[in-house]
Amino acid sequence: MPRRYWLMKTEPETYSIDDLARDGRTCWDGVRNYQARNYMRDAMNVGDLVLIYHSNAEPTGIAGLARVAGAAYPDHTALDPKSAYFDPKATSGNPIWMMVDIEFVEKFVSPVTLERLRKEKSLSGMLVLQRGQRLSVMPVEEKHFKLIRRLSAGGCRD
DNA sequence: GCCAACGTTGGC
DNA sequence: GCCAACGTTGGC
Repeated sequence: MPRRYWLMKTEPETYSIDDLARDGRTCWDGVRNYQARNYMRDAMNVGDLVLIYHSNAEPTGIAGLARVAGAAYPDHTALDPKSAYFDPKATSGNPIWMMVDIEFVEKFVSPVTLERLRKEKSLSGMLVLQRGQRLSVMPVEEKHFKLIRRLSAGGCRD
């Protein structure tokens, strides 16, 4: 199975790359979008690498790197009436929502900001840069992933 | 805080 | 199945 690459959004006020660095590993709960769920459930594999994207942040952009550590399983927060992620349609027999576990790999020395991503012509096809894009879990092409890693290591353009 | 863009819901 | 209303996302 070839390794795949992903981008997952989070609001750092809710859960940041620093939180992931502290925890080491976490369950990526609270995804409530079918397409995002389907990516996690059907296409994500243990070992895939994940760009951690900070939205509604200063700065907005890619803050670091994680790795898929556990394949998709039911997101129990959908069953918990006290959870912000509660979904009354979910049942233990049909939990509807799934999550994966991810583990910390690295925090970028300096985040690759949205502004920086937009300046890079070769990244213009990235899903996250498309107008109106709201998916919180999305695939990333290998060539885009590799360029972003280089940008994170000091901003080399070539 | 604004608001454009989007996904979901529900009446019909 | 259409589509208007609504709630959410997320950059700015």
